[in-house]
Amino acid sequence: MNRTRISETPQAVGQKVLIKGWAQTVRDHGKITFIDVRDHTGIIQCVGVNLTKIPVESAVSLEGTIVARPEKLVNKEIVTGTIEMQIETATVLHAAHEMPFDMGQKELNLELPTLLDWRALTLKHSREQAIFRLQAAVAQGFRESAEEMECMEVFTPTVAASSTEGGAEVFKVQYYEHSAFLIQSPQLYKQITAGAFERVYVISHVYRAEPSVTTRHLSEVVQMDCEFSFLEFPELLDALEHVGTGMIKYAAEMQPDVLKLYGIDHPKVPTKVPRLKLREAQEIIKERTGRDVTKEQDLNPEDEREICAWALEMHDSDFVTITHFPTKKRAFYTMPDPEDPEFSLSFDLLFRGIEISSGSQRIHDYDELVTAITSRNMNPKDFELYLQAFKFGMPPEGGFSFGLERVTMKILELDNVRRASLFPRDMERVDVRLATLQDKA
RNA sequence: GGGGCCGUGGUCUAGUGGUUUAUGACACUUCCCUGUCACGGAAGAAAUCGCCGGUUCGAAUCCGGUCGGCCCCGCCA
Repeated sequence: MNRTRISETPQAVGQKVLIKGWAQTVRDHGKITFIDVRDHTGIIQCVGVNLTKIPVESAVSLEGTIVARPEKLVNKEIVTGTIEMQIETATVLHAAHEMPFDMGQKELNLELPTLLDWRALTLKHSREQAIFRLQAAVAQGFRESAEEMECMEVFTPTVAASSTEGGAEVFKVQYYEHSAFLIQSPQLYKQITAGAFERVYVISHVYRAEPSVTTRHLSEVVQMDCEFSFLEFPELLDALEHVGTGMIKYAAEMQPDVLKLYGIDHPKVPTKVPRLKLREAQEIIKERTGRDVTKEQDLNPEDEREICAWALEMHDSDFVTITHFPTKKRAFYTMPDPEDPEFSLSFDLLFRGIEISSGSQRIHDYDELVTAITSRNMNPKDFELYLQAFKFGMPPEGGFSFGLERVTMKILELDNVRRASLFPRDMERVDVRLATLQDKA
């Protein structure tokens, strides 16, 4: 018999079907037993008489007849609540071991280390799964939006011969007889490919060895990048806002049930995302709070929350774009503003109080780029392949990137970015807590 | 890198102005239950209160150290 998806069972009333899935909860009433069976499409209640014991979360295969429930037994909480399966044959494909904690609750009430120590199990919980269904939709939304902007997907390496952008801390790896580094960003490769394919996007893993232990930092993240040739600064901001809002809007529209489960309102996407220069944003913060941040080189997390509150009040927008950060605070390839070189043609996109994207117009002149590299005490020799791109007709170009986990975290208002990563890596954990390992380096 | 806080059965917790049989819930085991849907009822097992040392007649509780964890700032996605 062909397997029927659980989402299809309401259309199969009166029919004998085969379903496969996991026994999410088992309610044993003596002779009669109710099993809520979950597959990747949904949940259905199955009823059996004199069943052998089925441990919770066991993989099961059930044959039986789909029947309509009497009016008073309908469960309005679940999609399949008007029907149920009367079990004729129950087969346990794999009996689950005893749960280390209660998996049957609506929410897993676990501390973060416990949640991650038991990741293979906790990922089976519907509320955890919802996070990653949304995340998949965010990535898909990014692809759709980038392709609307005529970008082509490219696949770039994560091992590089030199540390890509200098300054920040990188992971060093042994590479045959040499040292190599895990990339902090696909930046240099996407610029090279943008010089060839004109418009590109990349979804890449990136690695940061910074000793940051916060609720929004990971050592390995998925970064989603775009890079555009022949775009000037204002068009670049248009592209940023198109992709940034389009991606989040897409995810929200594709996964409304996830937003509902987490009690999250749909994102407010304005027709025009408000744009402020850093100094303008700082003036607004000063007016609103009295805190004088107008001399600061960047917005701190409190400032980001404040300027987002302003955007929501004044523009009914969950998004705000901040531009013109100080040149010396940005990466070497960032183009200084010709009208005021102290500041750069750089930008951040903020969403609900947090930075979800950074980018800039790039320096596309070879000599200027070499000067920028040397002025930061880096060696142009380490950028040989990259610089090659700027010798052969590199047009004005720029781009931006998003952190997938951080976007996911912020859409669902999760309290820690680790919850938005299937297998988070940080200073203390790679799958298991590093402190539990014997081979301390 | 700087600062703040927390470690109690498998899990999540109460108790931290010194005297308890160390609280409760869920999970687990046994029994009862043919309409539950986070099923219900009865009973049971399960914690030397992270570890080491100190103060005291007496420490889960106070002090010191140590290990583990969480949060904030810096930096960033």
